[in-house]
Amino acid sequence: MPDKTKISKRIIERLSEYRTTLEEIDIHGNRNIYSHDLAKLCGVTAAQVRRDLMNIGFSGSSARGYDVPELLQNVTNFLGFGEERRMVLVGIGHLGRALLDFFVDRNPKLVLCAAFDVNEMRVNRVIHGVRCYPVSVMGEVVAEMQAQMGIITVPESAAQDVASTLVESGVTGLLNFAPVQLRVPSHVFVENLNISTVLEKVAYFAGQSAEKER
Amino acid sequence: MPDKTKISKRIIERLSEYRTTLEEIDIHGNRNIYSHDLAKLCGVTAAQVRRDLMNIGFSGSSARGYDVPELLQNVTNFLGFGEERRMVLVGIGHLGRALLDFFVDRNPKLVLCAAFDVNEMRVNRVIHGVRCYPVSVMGEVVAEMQAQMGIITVPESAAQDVASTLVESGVTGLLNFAPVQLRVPSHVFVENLNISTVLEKVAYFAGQSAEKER
DNA sequence: TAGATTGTTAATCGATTAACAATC
DNA sequence: TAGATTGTTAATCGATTAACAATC
Repeated sequence: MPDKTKISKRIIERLSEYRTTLEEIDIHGNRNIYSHDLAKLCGVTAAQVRRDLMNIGFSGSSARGYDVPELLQNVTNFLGFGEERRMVLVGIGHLGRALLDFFVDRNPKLVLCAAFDVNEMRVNRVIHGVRCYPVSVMGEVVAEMQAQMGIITVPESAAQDVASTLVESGVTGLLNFAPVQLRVPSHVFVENLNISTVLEKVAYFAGQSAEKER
Repeated sequence: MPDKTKISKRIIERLSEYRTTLEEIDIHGNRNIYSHDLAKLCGVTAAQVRRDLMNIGFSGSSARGYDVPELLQNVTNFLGFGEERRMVLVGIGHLGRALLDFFVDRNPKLVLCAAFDVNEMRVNRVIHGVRCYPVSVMGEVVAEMQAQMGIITVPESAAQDVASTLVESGVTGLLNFAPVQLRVPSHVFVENLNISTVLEKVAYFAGQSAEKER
């Protein structure tokens, strides 16, 4: 395990971008890539690419840059997509449904294996290939499927209960779309994605730009 | 304009969280709040709250902390929600529709005033109160409505064209869900939200936690 | 060789945290 | 007063960038 340099969230984000980009490059048949080319495609600097790859222990050559298939393999393994990862989605509203749709044909090692909702109308069927269950059976289904991650798209009021049940059933990573600060044990990783916050940020900086224009 | 301290993306994100939280607190009728209470509700430290509020030039009292309605007013103004901000959405797929739904009853000063799609089946109607147009008229509609922000939920291949048209029509802020690095003039603010990247990040750290558990 | 790129260290930058006098 | 909180500065921490010898 490469524990010398701390692997931050930011580095993982970039590695994920590299991976997606490298997949495309690989499909196009390009065998090699230079740090500055990969950097440009991912919106980062060449120095960052070199340092990140150094951090995961991958080396290139000063003559041909980095070997694309080899690097892709390395990054994929580093991110843990050598083996399948299972996740579940809770809350089959509009956003939940959009995410179910989104997963069709994405990273084949990230498997959305079940979805849950309180509303009886939305469950006991298959949406975009994913079986939907009532939340009442969530705990047992998650444990049985050994899902490691949960995506929470339920209303604010239900989010904490959902999170607690998921964690009890063995989930160690949560992607939370509800605007609440979830209380979870320290070993559980939580990423909050509050669309309102993101939009307000864009609104602020859009306003700043518009002001400067004048 | 408070230009002494640079206002970073991170500060704006926190201010947005404070604002949402303060709205709720205000509705509940609480008149005052201490930095550590607001901090806990927003998942940050008390020192950060104090420093952020100092940055926007707001003062509290050491006896009663911060005045809730006054602070709410100040943060709202600082973020530019004193006046209405108009935005448009391009790409009425599942994700686009989820966002259209999302906007019902959110921040009333962030107005989603139009949506666009190439698919004729999806346009010339009203979804969740938002009128949907064909992309062919996007430029003129955006300019006419003086929209400042654009949300891009079209496929990767179409994103750059959409972005260029929006920018030409006066948009200065973009929220981009497509996994491409958009090329825009430097005065335009772009926030990329790649759901795959976010999920792969959660997957990585979920895996790390699971490993530690053993 | 000449020129470009990598690997890696040192310097810079910015953000967070600690600390504490001033205030109520 | 005694105790808690604010406003603000200094210290710490971490991430990015600059720089350059080693390599091809």
